[in-house]
Amino acid sequence: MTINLYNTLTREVSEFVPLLPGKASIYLCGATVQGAPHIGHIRSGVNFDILRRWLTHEGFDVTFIRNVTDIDDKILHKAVHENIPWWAVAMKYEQAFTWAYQRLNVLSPTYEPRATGHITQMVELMQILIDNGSAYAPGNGDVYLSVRSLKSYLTLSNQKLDDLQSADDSEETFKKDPRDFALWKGAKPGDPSWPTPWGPGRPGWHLECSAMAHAYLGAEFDIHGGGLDLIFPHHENEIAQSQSAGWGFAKVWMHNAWVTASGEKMSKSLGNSLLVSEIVQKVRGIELRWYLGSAHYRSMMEFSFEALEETVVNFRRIEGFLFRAEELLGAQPGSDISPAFAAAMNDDLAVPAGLAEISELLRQGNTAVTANDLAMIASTAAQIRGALQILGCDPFDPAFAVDESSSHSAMDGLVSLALAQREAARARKDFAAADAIRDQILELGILIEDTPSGPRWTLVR
RNA sequence: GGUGGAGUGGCCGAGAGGCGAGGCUCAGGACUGCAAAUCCUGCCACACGGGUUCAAAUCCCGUCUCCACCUCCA
Repeated sequence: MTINLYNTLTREVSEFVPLLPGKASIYLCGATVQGAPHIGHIRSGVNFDILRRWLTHEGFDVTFIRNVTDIDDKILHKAVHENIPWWAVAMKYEQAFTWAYQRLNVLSPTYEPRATGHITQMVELMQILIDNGSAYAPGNGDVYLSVRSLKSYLTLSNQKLDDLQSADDSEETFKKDPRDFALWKGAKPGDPSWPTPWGPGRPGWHLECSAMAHAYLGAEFDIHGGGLDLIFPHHENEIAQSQSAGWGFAKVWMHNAWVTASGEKMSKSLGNSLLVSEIVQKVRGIELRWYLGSAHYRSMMEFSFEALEETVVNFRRIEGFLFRAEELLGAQPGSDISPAFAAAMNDDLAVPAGLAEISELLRQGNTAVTANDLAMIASTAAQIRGALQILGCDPFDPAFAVDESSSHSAMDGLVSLALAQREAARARKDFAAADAIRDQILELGILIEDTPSGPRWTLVR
């Protein structure tokens, strides 16, 4: 079975052919840690986590690099604003991202390099670029890439250099061409800086990704990912830097679309950003992940609490079936991938089509529960669980465990006592008393359901 | 000005020439002491105007609306 992926570079879906058989190297642009993550940031993490899990499932040995850009203008501004050192700002928000990734069961990358830990590699890259004439240091501490000297530029965004709206910063007197971009920024008083042959300074925005991708994945690698808004300028400039250095760089470019609110891209400046930390007050991490992963990664997602609640209902049905299956089977369901789900994932990660398959399996599984067909329950539950594992939403995954096993068993004892009372009332046809017990327990957040194999209870939260 | 994307039923959300996407909600039915859960049935939409075709949500032409990027961005 072949995996087909959309490549922004070619603008078509094509078969994924790794550089090295059986291996997949992925570089994902992670966070610039200048603020707490909103659900748009974490959607990117979830989308590419699904890609990684699928490739891994298909037998690829995946090396997944997701960087942290821990030095940039906004971090420095924030440091002044919050009156703490810039590195404390970076650490604070890096930890906020890590917390959010863990909360949503986004797997840790194979390695998570920080920009400030790779100054040496950046200086080496700049040296190459200056030596071969692609870049220049005008003498003020800055280093620029000369975009007019490139054999090709803007291939990813399909733009023409002269069609770009000109930058309105007329004071850029050190640039040979207004489109040239800074690889390195000379130190200003009070700024953090690192020594270079061209004077002390700090990295420009794009240099770190070229340097770190090269350091961990080599001159050429399989997939480079990130949000749609990184295509220009960030990814164009990464390509410019890396290819000018003679590196082949990424073969496939993948970009996830945004989460929008009222039709507009989520951003701090618009004041419409929804922090992960806020949403997980309302729904569980697994439920937020289910929601964020449910739309195709290349489609814009219009966020609303109504839509979120709606998919949560859907998820709880699925989860409920798996728990039910566990009770009936006496063990957690196994893990399997149905052909239809595999076909969906191989088609450029068509999660919505995969969800339709899960719905079909759920229907079959529930019918099997009614018929007490254990073999059917086992097979459908395994296929549903397998699909959920790819989506990172396996309710049995320890990542989502709330660690309530001891209290849960105590509660089970208490609820059993009440249920015994209710069963006694039902036996003597005292339904008023039986219903009263059920209603009182429901008010405590515990739902009682009568099934052919006796009453069962679940927390409704 | 340049580049790219979107408009689908009450709502979310796929599809990209013919075959029911799916989910949520709602209505009816089965099951149940009543519920809950579950299953079955129904609700048959593709911004607008033309065109191509045996057949168009899907292709072509035109129009409208919205969003994004153009050196801060997931």
